[in-house]
Formats: sequence, structure tokens, C-alpha cells
Amino acid sequence: MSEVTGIGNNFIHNIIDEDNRTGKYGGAVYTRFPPEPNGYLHIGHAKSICLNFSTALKYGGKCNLRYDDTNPEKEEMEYVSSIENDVHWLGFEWTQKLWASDYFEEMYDCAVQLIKEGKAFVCDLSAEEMREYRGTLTKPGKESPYRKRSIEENMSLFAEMRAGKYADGEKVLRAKIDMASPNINMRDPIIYRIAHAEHHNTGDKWCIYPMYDFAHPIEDAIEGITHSICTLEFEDHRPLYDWVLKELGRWDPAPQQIEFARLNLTNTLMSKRFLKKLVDEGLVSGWDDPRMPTIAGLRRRGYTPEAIRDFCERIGVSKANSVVDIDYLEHCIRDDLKSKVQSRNVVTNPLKVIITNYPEGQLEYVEIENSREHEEWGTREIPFSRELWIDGADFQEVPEKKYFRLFPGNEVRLKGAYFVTCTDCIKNDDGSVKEIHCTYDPETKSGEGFEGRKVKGTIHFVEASTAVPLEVREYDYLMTDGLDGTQEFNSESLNVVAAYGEPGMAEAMPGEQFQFFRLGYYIADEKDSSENATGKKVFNKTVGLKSTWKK
RNA sequence: UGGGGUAUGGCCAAGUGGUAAGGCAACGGAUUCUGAUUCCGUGAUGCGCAGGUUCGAAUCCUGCUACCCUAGCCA
Repeated sequence: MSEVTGIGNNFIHNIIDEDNRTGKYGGAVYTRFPPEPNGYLHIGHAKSICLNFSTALKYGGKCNLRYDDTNPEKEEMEYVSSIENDVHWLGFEWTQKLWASDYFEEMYDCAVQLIKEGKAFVCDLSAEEMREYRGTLTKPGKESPYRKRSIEENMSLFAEMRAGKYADGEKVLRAKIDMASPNINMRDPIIYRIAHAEHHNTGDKWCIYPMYDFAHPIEDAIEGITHSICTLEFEDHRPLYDWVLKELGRWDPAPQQIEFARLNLTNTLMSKRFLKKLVDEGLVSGWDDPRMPTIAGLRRRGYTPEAIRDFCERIGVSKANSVVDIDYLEHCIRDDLKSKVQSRNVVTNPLKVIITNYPEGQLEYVEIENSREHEEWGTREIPFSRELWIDGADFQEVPEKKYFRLFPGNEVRLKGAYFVTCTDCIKNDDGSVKEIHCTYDPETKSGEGFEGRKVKGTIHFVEASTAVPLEVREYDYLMTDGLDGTQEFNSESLNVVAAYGEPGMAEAMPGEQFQFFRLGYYIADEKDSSENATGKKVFNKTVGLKSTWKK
């Protein structure tokens, strides 16, 4: 994790420090991560998860996982397990797992209280009329003709709403605040609506459901949340959040809402609408497609929880809208993996090399270190023979300036093995390079202290008869080129999001994470591998990062 | 056009009146059996703009400008 100085503090900590100084919450820090179970979690949620859980951890406080399931029409249980899995995978444990729907009875009671105190009323306006009465950004709204209903009438009407006497949209319960408020959220906001829908948790027990603005502060208060952290777009809702708690007067001290800027990544679209459409239309293999910015997708791509947590900590927290460069995320995964993963030889766009002066049929093993960072990880033996594969990028028939890898007449070191000199370049009929011929110098074997001459280049290789074919995929993230998430798109307009793969050859290895020379990192996910005809393991999908090789 | 926010080097981001942290990216250089890694080094005379207060301002005041959010019976 980051040990960089200056990182790890943010404005929310300042608020908490101040609260602790004044004793507002008696030193308690209780946060919560409140997803609505209507999709998979993505990297943006990871920022919120890290913020909430880490803040609690930092102050020795608590953090709940709470499903904000107040809208029965949009939520599905299938997302619940993925959410819990992702939070756990990131390395966090919640103090309590709760459902907003478990508070429905208490929320109803709160609503009744407001009615009894003349602070809420049942309104019969249609959705359209409601919109007209609400006014505009610049014009104040008009009071509903139903605003003056008596407390008794409101009580019985609300009870009838609960009893199912009315159809969806026929009536709503509204808070009585101020139709002339410059903040539209305060213009007698709806706090309960009718929805005859099956709720995943409460079934058909309810046909009226609380709105977010009414439910959320109550949920926080019931759980004893002290700092309710949410994103910037809720800033305008804070007055209503405070109003609900103040008018109810049931909790002291009441929780406070704090807003921060949500995460944006360059060229990455994270709206659930966009991601869900990709999944629904089969444009990706699922929510965990490696190209997806979901936590599940990143996991399958080879990201570690440590890297994601480190990233979330390094980017900081502020109220300024910003777009973090995706390079930063990649830096974090490289930084994490490089110190804890072994190296393996893998070549892409493999090019056959024949060592013409090496005995045919002979196979020898040369020693190579498993890690250059960890000497204690030891070495392994890799095969070497007359026929090898090298990376297509490690040979240029006509070398560009300052190219010091293999080209006709040039000598390079094969890492762990010998010096080889390119003597010939064999072409196919179409002019492409078929294979190259080299000679090796037995005296230059690695580890034997040859000092006769130096070479400027060292390249890696894979022995041909033992190599495992695979596809090295360098996935692009979901690119937003020309797309902003609001427009329609199809598989064609989404070409930019396609993964591109290159055929590769690798030394045999178990399905774990390794570092590839020059290629970055990958994970050979077991579920992405299969056996080929000869019983050899083939990694159909090898998830990698962009190459570190620059031209 | 009302209200609410935000503006610090290419990208994040500290800073809370005392003379601009750090990270990413970039670019130099050293080391290197892979142009990786590692290691050093380089960048705002300047903190959206214009004034003002002060011995001193990114931080305080005034006036502008730009961008974001906001008119769901979504969250």
C-alpha cells in the first residue's frame, strides 16, 4: 500500500476531527455503504466503499453495508450476492448488513408523526399536475389544493393508501415545507408513493414505499450513522435530509450528510444504464467481462484488491469534479504485482527462431530467476533447444534507429541462455518473415562468466516443442470515444471497446498470476482456460495490461 | 433565468494568513542478462480573472468568469 507522505488524509477527516474536537458524536464514527441492488458494483463504487470503510477503520469506528431497497420495481436479489462478494473481495467487513426495507414500519410511523403534526399531507395531484405546480428553476411553485386537508382526513387517507385502496399514482404523501423555496427539493417533496409491486424482501406486505429523501436520513439515524457520505449530486438534498431529521426530532445527535465528487476515469463510462445495456444486449460476456469497469471485471482482468484500494487512496477525495487518468489505475496494479508475482516467459506474435549450429533433437535446461526483486524466490529451469519462439517485436529485418534487439547480423543475449547472432531471414511467399536463422556461441552460456564481448540487447524466448499456445489479450477499457452514455449504440459503434488479442506462446505455468517480460501482468483465470487436443493447457483468455514496450 | 457547488502545473491532490507537499504522466541521467524494475534529477515567480486589506494572501474582502448539479410518484 501507499507509503507516500501526504496521502491518506482528506477533507472528510477534517470534518470528523472537528466533530471529535467538539464532541458532537462523543467520538463515535459510524459510516455506511448504501448501494441499491440494481447492478454490479464498479470502480466508482470502490471509491465509495474504500472511503466509508477506511474512514471507519481510521477512527476505530463502524461501517454498515445497507441495501437501499426502497424502490421495488428496480431491484433484484441477483445483485445482492455480487455486491457482498465484491465488498469482501476488496477486503472489507461490515459491522452489520441491513436492508432499508426492514425499517418500513418505522418509516411509516415517522410519516404518521409528520401527518399528526401537520407537516405532511396526502395529495391527489397527478404526476403531470404535480410538475406544473412545482414551478421551475426560476419560478416558485404553487401550493397544492390538497395542502389544507385536515389532519384527520390525511390520517385516514394515508391509512387507506397503505391498505391498498388506491391505484399507483393516484395519491402520494407529501411533506409540507415551502412551495416557494428556491431549492426545488423543498417544494413539498413527495415522501411516499403507491406502488403495487412485489418487493424482493417484503413481498406484498406494502403497496406504499418511502422516497429516498425521506427514507435515507431515517435509515442513517436508526443505525446511529454519524457521517453519511454520498456524492455531490445530493448536495441540494441535504436541506431536506436535515429537515426530515429535525422535524421528526427522534434522534440526537442526528447524522450529517457529507458529499464528495464521484470517480470519473478517462475514456471509461461507468453509468449503470450504460453497463447494463452492454450486458443485456450481449455486447460483453457479462458484468464480469474483463473489459468492464466493474469490480468483477477488474478482478477477472487481473487486478488485485490491494491495487484498487491503493488507487482509491492515492486519488484522494475532494469536492471538485475531476477525471482521473486510467494510467493511474494501471500504475497501481503494476506497482502491486511487481513485488509479489513471479516472472514467466511469454511471447506475442511469436516468431520462429532456428539455432542452426545447435544439435537437432537436443534439449537442455537453463536456469532463470523467478523474480529479480526477490532473490529468495529462487530459480527455475527452462528448456532450450534448436527451435525457439521469440517475440515478434524483438526482431526487425530493417532495424530502426537505436534498435538493439535482433536484426540480421546483430548479436543479442537470449535471457538465461546464450548469445545468438542472426544470420538469415527466411520469408514466406507473400514476403512476410517465416522464420529466422541464428547461430549461438556455446561459450556465452548464462552464468558461466563469459566476458569476451558485450551485447546491447537481451531478449526472451520460449522453447518451441514445450511451449503452450495462448492468446495474450490486451484489453481496452470501455472507451467512450463518441459515446457519452446518453445516446444509442450498437455493436458497431462499440468497436472501440473490443478486446484485441495476439497469439502467443508461453512456457508452461499454473493458472496463477505472473509478470510477463515487457508485457505487464496477466492472470490466467481457471475458468478461462481449457485443454487443447493434445491435452496441453490453453489459456483462451489471458488478461493483460497494456504493454510497457514503447516504440 | 433561481438555488447549490467547484476552480492549485498535462491528470489527481495537499494547503485553513507566513512566503506552493506528494503521486501519476512526461523528459533527462545512473544501474540493469530484456528499452522493465530500481535509483537520482527536471517542472507552477505561480494557485480561474481583476481589484482590495495586510509587513506578508492560494488562504481574508469585493466584483467578475468558467464549468458541474438541480424542475423522477429513481437512488
